[in-house]
Amino acid sequence: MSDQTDHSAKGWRPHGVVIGLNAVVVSVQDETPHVLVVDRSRTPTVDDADTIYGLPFGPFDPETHRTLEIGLRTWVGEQTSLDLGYVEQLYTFGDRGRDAFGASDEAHIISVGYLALTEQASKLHNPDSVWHKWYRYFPWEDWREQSPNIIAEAIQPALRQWADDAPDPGQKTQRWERACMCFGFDQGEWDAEKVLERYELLYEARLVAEFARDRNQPVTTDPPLGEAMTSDHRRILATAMGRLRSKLKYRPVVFELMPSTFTLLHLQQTVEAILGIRLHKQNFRRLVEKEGLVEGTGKISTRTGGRPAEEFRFRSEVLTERPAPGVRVRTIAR
Amino acid sequence: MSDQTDHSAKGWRPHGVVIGLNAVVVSVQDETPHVLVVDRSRTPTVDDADTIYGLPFGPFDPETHRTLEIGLRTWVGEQTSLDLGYVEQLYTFGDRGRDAFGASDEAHIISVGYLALTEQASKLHNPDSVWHKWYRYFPWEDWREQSPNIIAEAIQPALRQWADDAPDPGQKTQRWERACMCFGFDQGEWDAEKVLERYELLYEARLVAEFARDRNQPVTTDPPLGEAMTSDHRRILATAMGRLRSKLKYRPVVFELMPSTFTLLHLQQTVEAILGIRLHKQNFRRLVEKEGLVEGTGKISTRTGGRPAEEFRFRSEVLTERPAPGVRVRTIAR
DNA sequence: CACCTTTATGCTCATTATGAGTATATATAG
DNA sequence: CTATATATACTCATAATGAGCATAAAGGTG
Repeated sequence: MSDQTDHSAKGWRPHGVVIGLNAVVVSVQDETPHVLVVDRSRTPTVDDADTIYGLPFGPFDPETHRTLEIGLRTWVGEQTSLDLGYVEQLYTFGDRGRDAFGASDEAHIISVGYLALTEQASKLHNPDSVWHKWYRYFPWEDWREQSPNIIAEAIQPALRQWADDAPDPGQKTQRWERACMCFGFDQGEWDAEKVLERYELLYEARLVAEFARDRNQPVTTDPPLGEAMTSDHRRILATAMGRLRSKLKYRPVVFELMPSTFTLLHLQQTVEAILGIRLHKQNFRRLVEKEGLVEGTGKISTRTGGRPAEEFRFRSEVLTERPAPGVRVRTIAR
Repeated sequence: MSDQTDHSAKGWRPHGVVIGLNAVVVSVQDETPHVLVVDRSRTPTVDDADTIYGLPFGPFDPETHRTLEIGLRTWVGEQTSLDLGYVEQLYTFGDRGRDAFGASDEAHIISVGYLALTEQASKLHNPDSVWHKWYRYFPWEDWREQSPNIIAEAIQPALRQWADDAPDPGQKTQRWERACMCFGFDQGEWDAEKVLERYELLYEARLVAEFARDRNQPVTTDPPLGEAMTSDHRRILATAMGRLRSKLKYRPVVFELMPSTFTLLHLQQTVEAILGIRLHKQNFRRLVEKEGLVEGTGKISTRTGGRPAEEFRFRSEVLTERPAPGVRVRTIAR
């Protein structure tokens, strides 16, 4: 098809804007959330240190696809052979690589980010795309075992420093309060959903590699806080993580990540993997049963460990019933 | 600096896509939510029946504005002299006017919708833009007095008919269940947040004028269900209403719509206006006080009516405190 | 086999949160 | 003064939540 359609007749000059579609494709394997990434190294590298990954990314062609979401599903399907089940639009990023491009007059890119959930790790067609644990990019987000070391060892002191470096006293306080709100310092609470707020704080405090890269400056922290991604993809991933963590609680989206039958422990571990926190087992069971989210199949799972558990399935009827609930996991237990 | 982005090298051609920015600007006056609309009649009309309104809409020029949001704030400011406080991105619509334009090969428009909240009705510069009550477009969404007549009189029978018209029995059931979930028929509950679901249902059931207009067919209902808007603007407004109703409950956004001091009744009426339902007064007070959302100023309001009320102000500190709460208004009272 | 480990499941209990009122205070209109 | 509003303070029954205890049912081990 012709790609040079002339639209100038309309009066508006298209400023060479290109619509890109970004997908954050999530699956949970081995109690760990994974995200689909693509090797974006400029040259094939042997050394892993030079490898940099980004999210799958494709153009939106309005000639071919009627809607943005159809376009997304199509090219993700083509490139990875994945059949995306649940797809949700996240955010449209217009300021991508603002300074990253310097004064370049390349085509401006508006990228529409999507969150997609898929069960298990199907085999991937494209050898370029691989599953990575998402905590590789956000090591401070996993509180399942304990408060992540990187927080006490690197993040807290660095943010303390950043606050102290503020020009005036009022700003010092403000900065520190913001750090406390994000990371729960000073007996504050950890709020699992604030993934984006935390990333943006670290970015502003110049603690992530992307900041330095975007303006050609040296990185502040060594070792860097989590692995960088191309462009603003880590920010998009943060948006996706936050959205998913939040959505879990009021919509039954976990089940998009589960096989058709599962034990309650399996379900709980999936939720915990995403939220990055541990939950109280008995109360979790009480909750999902009371909400009518699952029903037993009668079959008993054959597993290792202790007493065999019953297998459950998702009661998809809840979707048509009242205000569809989610796994409203309140505060944690231990 | 080498950009990490590989897009330009990929040989993508911009397909002449134009980015439009849509703003749903909301304010609450006289216990009624209002939205800023613009007269989009093709020709100046004397007859009000021919007038059709749409949301304020402007192009995004990446040359001038660094981010989408800055672009939005700028042209809204220019056109209406309004200073938008709170601004939140809603959704990016890519399938705008799919069939509306027929097989025209006009430039494709991607529109990014924004929700903006502003206090009171400032005077508007542009005479084209006016404030309309938002229930003018969604008369079935206002349950403050009672279940809206239009539901029992027009919507329920029409949806019943639509369900019965389904080709096979399974679909009949499905359609009716969907109608019940949306509108709470058959002793289901009314969920104020499902504004978009309801609009889309009415659209699919061919009950709103936009459906007919989009495919050049006669409208099914007479009188029409609520007033139509240009393009897909009523859908964007529905998205905004749903988002605002939902956000109210977990973020203190109401205060963006309030003057600096207010009585608790005023606050409650604002919340009720947006949610379209009534709340229990004593419990509302208990809630906002317990959450620490407001603090008394000591001043007493001089008003008509009964006993004078204390004036309160928003405790903006809560924003920096723990997981910022909202007006978690649960079910209604009466 | 007795016994320990491990996970599953059932049940209790104290606290809070929520929904719905009752009761009292303090204005204004007649 | 009385009726009528609205404001504000409390009460109370129920439901939801956070934390545990207790028991069941598997496998492994000396």
